Amino acid sequence: MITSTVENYVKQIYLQQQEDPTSLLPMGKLASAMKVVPGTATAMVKTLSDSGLVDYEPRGGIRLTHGGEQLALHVLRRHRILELFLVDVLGLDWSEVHEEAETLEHAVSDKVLERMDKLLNHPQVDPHGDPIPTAKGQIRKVRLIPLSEFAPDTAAEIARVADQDPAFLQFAEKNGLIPGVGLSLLGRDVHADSVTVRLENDVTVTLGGKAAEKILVRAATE
Amino acid sequence: MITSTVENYVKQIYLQQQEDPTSLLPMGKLASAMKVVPGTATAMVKTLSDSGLVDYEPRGGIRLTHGGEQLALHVLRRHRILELFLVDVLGLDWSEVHEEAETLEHAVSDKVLERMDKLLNHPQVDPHGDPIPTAKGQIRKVRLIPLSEFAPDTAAEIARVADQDPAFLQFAEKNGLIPGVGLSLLGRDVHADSVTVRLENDVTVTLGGKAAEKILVRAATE
DNA sequence: AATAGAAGTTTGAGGAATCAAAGAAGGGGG
DNA sequence: CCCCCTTCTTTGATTCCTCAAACTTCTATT
Ligand SMILES: [Mn+2]
Ligand SMILES: [Mn+2]
Ligand SMILES: [Mn+2]
Ligand SMILES: [Mn+2]
Repeated sequence: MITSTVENYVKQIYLQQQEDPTSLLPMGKLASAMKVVPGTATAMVKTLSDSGLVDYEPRGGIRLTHGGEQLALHVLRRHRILELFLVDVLGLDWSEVHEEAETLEHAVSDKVLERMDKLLNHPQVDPHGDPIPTAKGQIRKVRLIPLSEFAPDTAAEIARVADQDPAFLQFAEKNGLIPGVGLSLLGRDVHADSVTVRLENDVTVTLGGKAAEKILVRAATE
Repeated sequence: MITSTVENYVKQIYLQQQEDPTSLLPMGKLASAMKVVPGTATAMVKTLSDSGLVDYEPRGGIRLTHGGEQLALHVLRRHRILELFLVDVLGLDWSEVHEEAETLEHAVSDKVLERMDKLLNHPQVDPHGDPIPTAKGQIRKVRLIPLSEFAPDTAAEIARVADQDPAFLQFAEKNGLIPGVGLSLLGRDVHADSVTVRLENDVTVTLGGKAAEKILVRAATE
């Protein structure tokens, strides 16, 4: 049986793998992402391997099989549709839906999920701008540029806010840093580790490098 | 921690207790309702007793404490609001929502639940006519009369369909036996174990005693 | 009263997920 | 080239929920 623990591990392996798609994911990375001790991760990975969801090289690392990746994308689809549903239909704040979706993603049936998808008009992205995999396990991988690496004097639009921490999301919202908002980069100060942008409503915001990395933009499409 | 297993047991104890509120609920009844062997029920009831959710008399039976009853009502509220939400907002059929709600009732937070409640305009009953407990644990106990005991030649209205079996619910729907529908009793045949009713759309339906027991009516309020 | 049967309890065991702590591997720095 | 430190694996235990099967208690019926 696919327990919700298995779903959580597989989803996390997928997300961690995205960070560095070329090499095997080390045990330690997985263990800390899952907030378990390394021994627990080793034990769990063995059962995932027995179920054919990951390829496991002892002392080398792990990688999702095709089946594992399909499962991960399915869980991710549930998670992201739920987040959007909670925001758009039930009116929750975008800063609090991640936690809710973390539980609900294991409880909604496909039938319910597809009803939500329909009601939301088959959305492409969740409230944070993360792409929603299709029911068939397709995911659109768009190349986005972190604000920290963005070229000055170019019109751009916020596409994604890559952090689920409610406190950061509340900060972002308060400062108008939400997907769909247009902006242009005013300047960058390497020594100060900062970037300054002007939003479409003419408000100016300065962010440190850490924060600027989490705001992903795309060249404005006008 | 209150696991979903505990929630399911407590809810089931509450429902079984309603069938015969005067006496203690015997272990065997609980075990078969939960579809576990008697030993499992005994073990679980001990932990419920340790948590202060039930009073347990070995070899006598069990009864919910006040705390246990509050928990049961809370779970029941989640279950029934979810059922209504699934029917009214997502458009699922009333015959299939019980199963869905059985899982979701353990996954939705109070915050999400109260948003659903608001969106549904603080409903009093679920799609099957079962009363929805309030957030404070109040439940309206209405005296309803099973069709099998109803007096002839009186106008009445279907208030509840007391069965969750999808097949029965589909049958009921097909025959117009759903909450809110008016009817009058045409006749009863004790030897045939049957009752015949005329619905408000002038269709006539004959039910055996078993089925007639599940259709609960109230005197028409005109 | 004696006892057969039903109902309930106990015991022993197993699967899932976890942790603590001990042990093994192996890749640099000396 | 070796040993040391980090990373990983193994082992032994625990909690939760479950079953099978043996055992106990109580009731009812002769
Ligand atoms: Mn999320
Ligand atoms: Mn989750
Ligand atoms: Mn139900
Ligand atoms: Mn349930």
